[in-house]
Amino acid sequence: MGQPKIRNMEEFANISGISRPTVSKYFNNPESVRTSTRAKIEAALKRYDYQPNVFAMNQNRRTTKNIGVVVPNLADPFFSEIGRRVELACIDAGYSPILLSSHGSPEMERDNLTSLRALKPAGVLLAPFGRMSDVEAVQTFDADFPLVLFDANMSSIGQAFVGTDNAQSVDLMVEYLCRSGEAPCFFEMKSPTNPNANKRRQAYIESMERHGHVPRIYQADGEGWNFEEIGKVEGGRLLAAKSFETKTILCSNDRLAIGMLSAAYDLGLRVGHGPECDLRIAGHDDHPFSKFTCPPLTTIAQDYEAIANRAVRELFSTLEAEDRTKDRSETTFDGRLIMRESA
Amino acid sequence: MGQPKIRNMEEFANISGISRPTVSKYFNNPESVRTSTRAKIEAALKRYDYQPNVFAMNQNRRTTKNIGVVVPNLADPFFSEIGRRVELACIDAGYSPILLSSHGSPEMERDNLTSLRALKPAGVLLAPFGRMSDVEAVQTFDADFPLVLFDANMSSIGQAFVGTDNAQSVDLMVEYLCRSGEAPCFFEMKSPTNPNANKRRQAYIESMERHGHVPRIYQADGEGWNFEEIGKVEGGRLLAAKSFETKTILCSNDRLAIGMLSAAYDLGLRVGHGPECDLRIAGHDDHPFSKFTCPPLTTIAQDYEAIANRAVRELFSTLEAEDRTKDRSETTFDGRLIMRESA
DNA sequence: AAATAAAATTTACGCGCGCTAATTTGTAAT
DNA sequence: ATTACAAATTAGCGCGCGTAAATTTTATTT
Repeated sequence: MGQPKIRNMEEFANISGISRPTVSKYFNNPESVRTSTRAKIEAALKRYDYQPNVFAMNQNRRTTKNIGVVVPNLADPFFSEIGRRVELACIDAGYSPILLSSHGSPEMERDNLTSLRALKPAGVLLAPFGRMSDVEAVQTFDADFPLVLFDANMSSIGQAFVGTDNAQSVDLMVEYLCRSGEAPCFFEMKSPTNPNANKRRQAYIESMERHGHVPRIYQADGEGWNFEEIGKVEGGRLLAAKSFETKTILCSNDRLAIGMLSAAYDLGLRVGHGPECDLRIAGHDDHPFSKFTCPPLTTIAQDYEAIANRAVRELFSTLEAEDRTKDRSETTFDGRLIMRESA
Repeated sequence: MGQPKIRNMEEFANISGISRPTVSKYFNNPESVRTSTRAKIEAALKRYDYQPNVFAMNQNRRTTKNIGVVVPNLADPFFSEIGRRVELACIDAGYSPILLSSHGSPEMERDNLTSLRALKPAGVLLAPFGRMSDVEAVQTFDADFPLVLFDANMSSIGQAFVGTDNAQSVDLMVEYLCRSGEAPCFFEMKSPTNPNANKRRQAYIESMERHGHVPRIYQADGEGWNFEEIGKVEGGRLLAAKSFETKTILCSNDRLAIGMLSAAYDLGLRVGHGPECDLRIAGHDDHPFSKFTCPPLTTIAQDYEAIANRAVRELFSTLEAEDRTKDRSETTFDGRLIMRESA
């Protein structure tokens, strides 16, 4: 690290003995210059700590290396986990991811997309609210930038969708529960903020009918993202009133299940799959904390890693495709059954 | 939204009937132009959707409106929660926050600071790793940009520090536990990644001695950020071996406590403050899920909102201060005792 | 060795806006 | 109406780099 501060690319080009345009080429792709000149530049980089000004870089560039990543709510461990993996996958690919949380609000999702426009992103990975999203805004954005959806689908929007096959995963859980005991009833929110909830309800109904059982659905009142609270309050109310017609409850997601486990504990109900237990509770998502609930939660694991990597790959493949005529693709990964003690 | 796309500020200035420099002034501070011209500009904004190019804006500006926010790990709900609040506070103040997670790695913290340099941030809010941080890098950054630390302190670094008074909060918990039963022993990680852990241990020792008790400390092996896992495995091992000399255990943070609760459940130990219980377990931080553990976790609530707001205010006050001679300030907020069932 | 291709250099322009200084216009007070 | 002052305008440079075309150098092949 030399003393004389390098102020711009021109100065750096001078002290490294290379012309500025070539240095510019180097920074955009080190492979694109001769190895000998590359060595000179990198030798100079060791002695002087210079890095190009991003604002000046991105100003004239047709396409930046920025990748926008928008998730509905980073306070939800599911999204912070999958957001993290997407972020790392982008960095590995040499891009600059910008992770934005919509803080549970579709309006902020719209604002986030607007902010991203200013950054001229090369592409955007969006986990949308779905029907709650400002559909028109997302469509407009889709028209202007390469867009890949993950987690939640929106019909005909984006170059690709990557998520979990709810039909498969819910069927897997229903089948397990039926084989290991009583057929489950289904617990969910009345007005879910996420389109996967609807798919899971539908999958539950179909799976139950296929197995020759009558589907039973219980819906909790409550707005917002405090799923655990809603699960605890509403689930607790139903449990206390003995409203559930079965002793096996499949929750639409782990966060609801965590709340319900807490309610069951308060009521002195023993949750588990043993003969001495009063109740079986299962979830969906393999939430990071589901391993540490009491009892540990039987659930479906979504393949975070696969979803994140595939979403990123789908985006990059559309970036590389010259022709924008690439067909829209939908990829879903299977969920895995995680058998723990709760069901 | 007009059809003819506005390409730059000059075009927009023409169609709005105002000169470009004045339009520029408007975008930098709408209050700084006459109300009549402001009305003209805003009328034009309604008809044509123009927004200035951020890259061109920030290029020549002495100081941008960017605020960097760096937290050690967004996958930890504590940081995602406090990060969220900091983010919103910045937006309210008219700034553009950029929330970066170091994903548990001090190296990435350093990289994040390096990346932020390129964004010429007006200031940065950093929740550092502490001693694990690249201290030299943080110091250098501090010399170049207004910096405020939160959550974890580093001596003489940053314009201000804002956090929780661990001495007060731990003493509060120790006193509660002593008054309501047996004096607690202390459970923590052997090599904590966060400097608050050390302060809490010290506070525990002092508090116990002040109350006339012998401090007993148990340290769990294990690296990384899987605190629940470590709490479960190591805590479970100690519980099974009956190594704890008391039946009241104060955990260094909620995530360890959550793991230990899970271990206690597995071992069939009844956790709680009733006479029929085998064990009392308490935590620290009021982790978002501590309300839903079984039993719900007695803990210390940090004042997220106050810490976030104060940190942002401290930063903005140094931004406004012309003279950089402002003294370094340290602000700590008291923790609140949250009495739930676990202790 | 000459011929050919590939890479680097030179030259030159442009991106969109910040910022300044000098000038003119508009507004409010005397 | 005159004065005083704030605000807007005009004009123009500069930021740091991307990019293109034309030219020269270097490496590879015949």
